[in-house]
Amino acid sequence: MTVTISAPKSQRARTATANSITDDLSRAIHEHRLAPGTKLGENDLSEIYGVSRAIVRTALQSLAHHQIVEIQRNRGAFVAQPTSTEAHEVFEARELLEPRTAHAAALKAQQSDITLLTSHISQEHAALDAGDRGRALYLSGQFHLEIARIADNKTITDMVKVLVARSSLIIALYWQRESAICESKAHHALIEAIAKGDAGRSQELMQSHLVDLHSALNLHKMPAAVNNLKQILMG
Amino acid sequence: MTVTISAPKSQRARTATANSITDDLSRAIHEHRLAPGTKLGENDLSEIYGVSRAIVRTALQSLAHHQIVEIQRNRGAFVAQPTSTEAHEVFEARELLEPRTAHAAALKAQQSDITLLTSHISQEHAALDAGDRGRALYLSGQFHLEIARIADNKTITDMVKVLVARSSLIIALYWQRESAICESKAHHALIEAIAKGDAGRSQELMQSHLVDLHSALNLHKMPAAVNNLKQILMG
DNA sequence: GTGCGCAATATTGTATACAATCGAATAGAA
DNA sequence: TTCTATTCGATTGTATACAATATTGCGCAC
Repeated sequence: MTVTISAPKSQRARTATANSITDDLSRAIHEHRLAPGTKLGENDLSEIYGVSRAIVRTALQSLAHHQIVEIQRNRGAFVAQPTSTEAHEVFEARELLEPRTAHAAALKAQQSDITLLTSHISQEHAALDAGDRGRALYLSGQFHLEIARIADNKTITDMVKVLVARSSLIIALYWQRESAICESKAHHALIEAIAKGDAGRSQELMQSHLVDLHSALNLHKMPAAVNNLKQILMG
Repeated sequence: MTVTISAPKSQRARTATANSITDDLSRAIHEHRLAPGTKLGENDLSEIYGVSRAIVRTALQSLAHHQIVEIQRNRGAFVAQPTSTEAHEVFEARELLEPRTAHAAALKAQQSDITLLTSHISQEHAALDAGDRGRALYLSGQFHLEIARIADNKTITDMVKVLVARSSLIIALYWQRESAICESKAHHALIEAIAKGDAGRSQELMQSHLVDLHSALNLHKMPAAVNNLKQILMG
């Protein structure tokens, strides 16, 4: 569901729908191609995607509800810039949801799920080797999301999706650690525990992993530079 | 913030904004004046509130993101009808979030917070005595929300808000217990624990309260009758 | 009488035009 | 020079017109 390559391409060639624009922008923000604070002008976007402003507006509203875009009345839409307190809040919330979710996932995981998780990680490594840091980060977030999916609670999965998306912005603003390798190690350990069906250990690993991420944030914020849209999105 | 009476009235008399319509519909759904499955036609709503369909559409989208309205493409918007599995999911999520949140609230609560919670309950009782069951239910949900506010984590508060809203629909569909009195008793006990700053007990009470609510649901669903809008909303 | 198909109606999806608001640049005065 | 006021440009907010789609009702055949 998240690995199709050709589908979005043809989608973009034909007519963009509100959902496809939402997904496209969401992906761009996830992968740090759109920095926090970047203005998302309605005219620019409607030109880029070849649709009317009405469509763009619904897409922007959707992103605003997902909290990765902030809409200021009469001013427009901007890629969100979570404050440091919001950053803390997001990780506190994740620490409430995801450990128990990993617990459930360990109990429900099928062999196919394990395969999927493993392939996910290898994709992540491939992206890192290719120097595509943004994509590696995106995949790393999707790994957490995939665990929520395995736990088979759509309500919680939706909440995790929002939290992971915001985490991507938070990492863009406050991350201070260089290597993402250590993180991938934690993911490996998680897969093992889930594959064994060891629910307790899965929960603990997820908990400590999140605490680790949380503590790797630097609270001293620096506003990011604003970039131009067309260059980034059209390429 | 939630108890003003005059403000919404004048708001409605002047020009309705997307937010005011969202709030108004949200309230109506909370109070069970709009039953699950009710169609929310764009033309009807734009007539009722005296604005263009564009405004109505953004309001409906907002409600859809809050999961209390379902938008079906080319078919329109309907008050959501959570399935029984969704009902379980919602309460599972609440059981992950709210007990720890009550814990935090007990540690952070000021005297003014306790006063607010208490007045909240008395309002709830007043509504019950007045026979306004819908409003009592709404206030009961707001009580949970207020605790999340006291815990002072906006991210979690937002999530609880969505869950409480969906719970209102779930109760409309699956509730089988007659009296809401027993519930109010649980709320009283919670206030006491929070007032004492007893975090552990607050957490336990919230947990058992949620389990109690969860277990009071009847899983055998019956689709609700669809009612007319204008009569309900305009009066 | 029942089932199917087609046409008419109503509703939603999309695009465009106009109004309102904000921000920047400019001009003027202290 | 610097601060302020004002005007102009650009962008968003709102309403309306048109297109696409779904639903309803009727008529016809079986």
